[in-house]
Amino acid sequence: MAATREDVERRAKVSAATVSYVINGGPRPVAPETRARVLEAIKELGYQPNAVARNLRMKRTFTIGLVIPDFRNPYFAEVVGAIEEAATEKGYKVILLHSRYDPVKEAQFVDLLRTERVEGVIWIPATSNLDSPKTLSEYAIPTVVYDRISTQTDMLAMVADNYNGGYLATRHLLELGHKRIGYISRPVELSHSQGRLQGYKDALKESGIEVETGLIVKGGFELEEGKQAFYKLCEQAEPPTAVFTFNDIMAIGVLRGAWEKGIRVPEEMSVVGFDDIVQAAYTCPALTTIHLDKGEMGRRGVELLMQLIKGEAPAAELMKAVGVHLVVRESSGPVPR
Amino acid sequence: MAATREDVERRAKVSAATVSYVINGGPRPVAPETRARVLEAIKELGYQPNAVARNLRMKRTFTIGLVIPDFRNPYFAEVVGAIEEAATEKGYKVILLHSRYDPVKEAQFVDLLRTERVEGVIWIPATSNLDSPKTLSEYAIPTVVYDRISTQTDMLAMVADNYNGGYLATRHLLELGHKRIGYISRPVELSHSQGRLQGYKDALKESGIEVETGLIVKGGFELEEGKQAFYKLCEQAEPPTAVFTFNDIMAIGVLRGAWEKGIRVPEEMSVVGFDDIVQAAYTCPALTTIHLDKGEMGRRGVELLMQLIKGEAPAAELMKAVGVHLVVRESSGPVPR
DNA sequence: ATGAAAGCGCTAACAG
DNA sequence: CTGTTAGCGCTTTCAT
Repeated sequence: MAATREDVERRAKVSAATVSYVINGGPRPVAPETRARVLEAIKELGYQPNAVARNLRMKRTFTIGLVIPDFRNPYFAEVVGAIEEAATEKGYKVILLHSRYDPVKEAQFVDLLRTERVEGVIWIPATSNLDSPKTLSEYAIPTVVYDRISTQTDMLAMVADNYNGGYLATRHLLELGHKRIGYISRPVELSHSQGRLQGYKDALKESGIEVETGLIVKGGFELEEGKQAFYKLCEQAEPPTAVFTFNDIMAIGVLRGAWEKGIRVPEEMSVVGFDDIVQAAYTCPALTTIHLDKGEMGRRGVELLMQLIKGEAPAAELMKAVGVHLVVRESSGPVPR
Repeated sequence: MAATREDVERRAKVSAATVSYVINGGPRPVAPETRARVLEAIKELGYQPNAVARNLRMKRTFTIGLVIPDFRNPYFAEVVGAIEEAATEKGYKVILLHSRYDPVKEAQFVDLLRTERVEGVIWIPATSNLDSPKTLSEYAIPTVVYDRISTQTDMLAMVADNYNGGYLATRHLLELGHKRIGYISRPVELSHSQGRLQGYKDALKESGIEVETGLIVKGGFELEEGKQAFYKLCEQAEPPTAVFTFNDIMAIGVLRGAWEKGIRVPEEMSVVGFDDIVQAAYTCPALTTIHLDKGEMGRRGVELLMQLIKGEAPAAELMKAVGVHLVVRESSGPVPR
């Protein structure tokens, strides 16, 4: 077994308290000479304090939980990275749990997180059902719901400025001179996609353009569904000259659909989409994309959680919707097959 | 504070041992009627055992560490997902650490993982420098190095069958009738890219085609570098008719370069690449791609680690190179810009 | 400036 | 079948 504090104690011929004071730099002072002896012993023994014992004694774990539907989605992967980084900076570890969009697993996480005595949790729900994070917070574990909240809830939540993203995307298309702009929506609306839709609608209204329900169609999560949604838009008496999609897979679907119809993008049609899932911006220069600033989201989420853990009232500006960028790509020619 | 075992004890009017036996289903039997009383008390109190105390007592943590260069890379994100899933199934939690390719951070992780008393670690090194994982394993923490090992090392390592991937890719191109096949390599070779290169060479030799050093050029990690590498290949007296790249970013770079030169892919030229970084297969149907089976890799890695933790000799077949697939995409027309 | 000792919440050996 | 008790390795109060 690894060396314990007692080994250090004996080797340096000091008491338990002294070792502790040296390691933790307090709360009481230690004579320089004694400190040197202790440090020496620690080094010789290759001693590392046992965090489990320390956690038990201090009744703290310095750990937060992070619940996420699926790492494989680059959107979430980026979020994980940002949160992990921010948490580490503040001296917290992260226990990672992924639900794979399974509410049953989510329910199990509640017990797990309680048992582990995590100090707080950032939870990206699998669906709009917030029962599990809610249960957790009822057990007095500070919990922040991230981004995909259902519209009505009394839970504390971080939200990206999806509304502004939708607005920016639509403004961009309007400025290019488009009057008929189609929107491909999420199959089942969550708050974030509703925000995007609302931004779209408001930008249109602001320009004095009426929102036509015929120009808003439901998409899905597969390329093919994006293509079909685009075809549906084309069935309009007067088809759109531009399309805005709630994510990048749909946008690529539109690109494919346009190609098959012989419509050239971006010369004859403009496409803008949120670049959430497959980093389409990287491979499809024809696309203009909207990016959420996951780094900022993550940092703010952790900041917010820390405040809750400390029992402080959450600062209002932390909860404000944040971080959205429109990236207009230079058209660099079609990617050949 | 949360209820403790003592609260349960009092409420159910039983001893500490009995509560423990009920919770853990042993090691001694409990009378059904007593058990019911305990369960009742647990429920009423909303009691969840404290894992910290349990871990201290049992001198176990049921936790493994996972060190990874960067989640944002979908390759790693998939690996994380697979490992997390496999570990959870076996009752382990995962502490996630990402180095962001920083060896200094990696060195810090050694202390952290020791302090946390993780039972084992799966480590994907940032560079070919294995000092940190090695140090860790010298401290008697079972450590498995994942995929990107330097060629000579005495550390236990999981490896994907990169060699076979390189071989498959090249065979595929040979079977399409190509004789002059270029290879764009990693800027600095690691074992996995060396394996890919060797597979390429052997496939050529097997077909009686000489390996030309002029057809092997160094790439980078950016599209532009892929394009430049392709241009370099084209400077050959007799340019290649097909290109194999060590990752998908390079492959896309080649597609761009070909497009700018007016070469149509795949009609006039074939491109095959490992689909590691940006899921190019999703957006570039012109590409034929090689996929590592990260799910299998992850599962085997965890399996191997569990054996080490139990002190068993690692089963040979767990360490065998695994999981590589060639995916030949149906050409579905160029993706419009 | 340092030592002694209590106790965090749990498991499991020991003793009925 | 159940109760009592000794720690696991640490932090920190109370002494000195």
